[in-house]
Amino acid sequence: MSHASSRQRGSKDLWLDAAYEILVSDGIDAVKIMGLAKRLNLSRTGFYWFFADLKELHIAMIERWENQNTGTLVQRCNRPASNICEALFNLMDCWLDPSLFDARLDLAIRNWARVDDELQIRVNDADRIRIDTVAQMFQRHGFAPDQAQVRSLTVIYTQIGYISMQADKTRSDRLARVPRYVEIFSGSVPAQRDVEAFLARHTEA
Amino acid sequence: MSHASSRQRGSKDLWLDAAYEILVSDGIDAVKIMGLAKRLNLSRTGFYWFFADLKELHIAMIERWENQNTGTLVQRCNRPASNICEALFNLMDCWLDPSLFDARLDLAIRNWARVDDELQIRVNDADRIRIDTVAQMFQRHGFAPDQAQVRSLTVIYTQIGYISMQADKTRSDRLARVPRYVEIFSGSVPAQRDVEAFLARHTEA
DNA sequence: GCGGGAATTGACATATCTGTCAAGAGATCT
DNA sequence: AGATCTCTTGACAGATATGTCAATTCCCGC
Repeated sequence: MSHASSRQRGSKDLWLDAAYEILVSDGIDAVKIMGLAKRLNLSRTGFYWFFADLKELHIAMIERWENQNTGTLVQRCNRPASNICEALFNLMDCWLDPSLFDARLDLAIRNWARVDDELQIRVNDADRIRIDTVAQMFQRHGFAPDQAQVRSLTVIYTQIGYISMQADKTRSDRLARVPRYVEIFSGSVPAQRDVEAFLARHTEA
Repeated sequence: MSHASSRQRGSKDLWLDAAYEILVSDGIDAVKIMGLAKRLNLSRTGFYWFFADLKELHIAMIERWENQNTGTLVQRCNRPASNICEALFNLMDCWLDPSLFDARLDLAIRNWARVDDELQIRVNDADRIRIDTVAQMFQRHGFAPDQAQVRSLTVIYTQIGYISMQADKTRSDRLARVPRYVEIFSGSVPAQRDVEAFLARHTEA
């Protein structure tokens, strides 16, 4: 167990955290032991005390992502909701709360997967799960299977597209737009009550 | 002018084409002079006859992208159409015809831009143009400005999301789904006539 | 205070990639 | 045939990266 005694300066998590920061901001090709060491003010070779090699660091990073983003998304979709718009608002929480869904990490992992076949398989699995989960949500609210499928794709693709374009409006702009998205995704105007509930839970300072 | 005499084996375009292939399949970090030379069966240093350095190759690649994808998309949006669904079908042609819009290149450029600030600015400019163009298209067909804006975002984000997820259904699956997307984007069921026109122009062998 | 395990380090070996340069090969014109 | 322009090449230098290893430091229990 790492009881982080004052003596030790490095640790597995320290290297891992630094690796994540670089992955998210500069992509996997920028995750280099040399750079991490410089950033942590540690000697480069100390890395090998905690990891066998770069590959082992990569594996640790992938596992951390897997045990995070998709899980939360599925959870959100399975929350009880009395209509499709309310259900969509529940899902949209992920767009606004980084603790629910780390969008930048998701994007970085996707970009990485494009050049790593093994990882691509895992990403595809995650995508299948996400798409099916959202489609089932539409079906529970009365959409026919093929309708539910395309609407699910629209929701998921829009999210990925949004992340990857990062038009970076202010948080309030983004928030204000969510009800419009819900209207497009569901094909019906959300009830005032549901809109208010959504806005309320994202306005608490 | 390069009149490609039989003697010369290399050429600017030869290196550039190879660079594109690598960019699209493995990302910008894989575009290395050494690798290109090996692939072309040329000596690595011959590269420097055509380009001053790697940076110059990068600039040439970016210019080629700029003079291509966004232009076509804008053109498609400005085609005459008698209703929003028909207009959307015109735009959707880009999704199915690689000669109109090179989706994989677009994605590769976007990933590259994440680690190249100068390029990111140019990508942002292109995105702004695309979003505005699509929004104006919605407005021409009677949508209020804010409605048009969110619907445009949905269309653009969905496209980017689709590209970047590459769920890689068969072409016919993709084709069959387009009318559903149009229904979601427009909020109304497309006329049978418009659906048929769209399917017809993508079915000629 | 001292022995031993945990963590850190610098020196070394090796690989990959960029860029420079002078020499060389080939077609073409005179 | 010889000059010349175009393209190609191998040798060299230098930067950056990974990974190994033996030596060292530092704390903790004894």
